Amino acid sequence: APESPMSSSESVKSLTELVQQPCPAIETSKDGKPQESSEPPVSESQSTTPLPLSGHSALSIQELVAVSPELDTYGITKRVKEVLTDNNLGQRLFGETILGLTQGSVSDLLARPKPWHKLSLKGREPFVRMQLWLNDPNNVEKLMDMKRMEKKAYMKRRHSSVSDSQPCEPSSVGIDYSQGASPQPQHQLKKPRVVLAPEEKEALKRAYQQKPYPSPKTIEELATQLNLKTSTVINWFHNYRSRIRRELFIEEIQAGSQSQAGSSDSPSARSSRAVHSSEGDSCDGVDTEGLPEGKQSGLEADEYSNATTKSQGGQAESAFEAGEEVPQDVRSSEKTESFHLGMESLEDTDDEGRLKAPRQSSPPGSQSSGETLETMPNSATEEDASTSAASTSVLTGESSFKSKESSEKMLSVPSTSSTLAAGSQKANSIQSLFSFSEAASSKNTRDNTLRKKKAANLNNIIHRLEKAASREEPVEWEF
DNA sequence: TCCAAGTCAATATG
DNA sequence: CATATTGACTTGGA
Repeated sequence: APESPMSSSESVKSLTELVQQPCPAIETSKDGKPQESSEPPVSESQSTTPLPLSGHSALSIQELVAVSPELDTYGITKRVKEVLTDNNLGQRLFGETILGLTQGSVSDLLARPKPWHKLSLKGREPFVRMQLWLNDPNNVEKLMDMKRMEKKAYMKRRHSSVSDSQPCEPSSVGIDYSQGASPQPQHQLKKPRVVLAPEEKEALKRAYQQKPYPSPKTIEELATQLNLKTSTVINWFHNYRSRIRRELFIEEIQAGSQSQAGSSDSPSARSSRAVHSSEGDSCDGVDTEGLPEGKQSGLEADEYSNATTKSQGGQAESAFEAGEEVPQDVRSSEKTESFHLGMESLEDTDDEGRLKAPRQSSPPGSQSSGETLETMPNSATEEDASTSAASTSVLTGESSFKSKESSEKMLSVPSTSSTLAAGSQKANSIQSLFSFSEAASSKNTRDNTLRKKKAANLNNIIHRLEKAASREEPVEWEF
């Protein structure tokens, strides 16, 4: 029943020429090598079905997705954002009308599009819809109409309620699917919506650093120590892992594309602000601000980081603290092109002992603080619960209460990021060779945080590899 | 069962 | 108001 009722109607018409990206690009190309993006495959595939489908919509979006060529998700979202802002159209309207998604989902999608090759069939759907919408000459007009209609309805509604009675709920319009459903009256069982306190998040992040894939036992411990439901802890790990992965994708994309070329971009400079650190991180105030176009992709201080783990059978040790070390160990063996590229940033590195000293210089604050330790005493890596856990819990010190005051500014790595030098590299060529891109950001980025993220990602990879160790099937890893 | 990917929807922010 | 964040749920795969 979760259907998105309406969606089908509109998309129907514009099925016409499928997606093809007009957006050539930004590119700049230094070495003029035009090759690239065009999709090679086109060649044969005889049937490939009639993309150009004729009027009728027989093709469902899913079918279109199936035959769609690779799309530049970043470029698409960029253009969609421009069009929407230029015409004062909101994401809610756009999402509900064109994509069949809620505002929050649209926001997320537009701000952090995953690269095409990393999307599942389902995940590509919204992008195909967006491309279709962009290709539709009347796209803006249609949305504007919708907007007007909505407003009208709103006004009407308001009117009646004010001067009349009839507080009738807007209820979902029309759509039939009624489904009995519960009127949902008075059960105030609304479920409050858990909101994790900053300290709790910090604790979970620390736990993640040590073990991205905690065992059920560890999860239980965490839940107990933090006084959270087990399911909350589980969900948190799922969400965190998944969101970290996403951050990495974003950086790949951004680093890869984007170059300056002022060109006509709309004024909106905003979109690129990438992710800022999450809450508490503290220090860092430093910023690499740099040139306007510099494109700072830095999200500073993010705490996403690695963990050296080895889960499974053994044990690993790790426990590094604030500092964070990148597990270099993995290097080794073989690498395919992409793999190599991926690692590159980690290893090249040079700066091994990069400072971890707070990059002060910043203004006020001066949180010098003493330092936080964050070693987690227990964490025996493996099982055994060690009842001792009680002692220093994950929450630094305190017992497991949700008190608020604490607040220590957690370590957090100083950003120290250096702006990426300009350099518009052209990693694309490689990218196009393989379906996946990976290279991108590595380039001259020595950015510390980036490294951390990469490390985190590697750990995920490692985890998967180990897990899959049993079967072999060489190729196919896609990092 | 676990996990990842997509989303939703409540809440935060601006 | 609009947009951003995020815990939880849903799907689909092993």
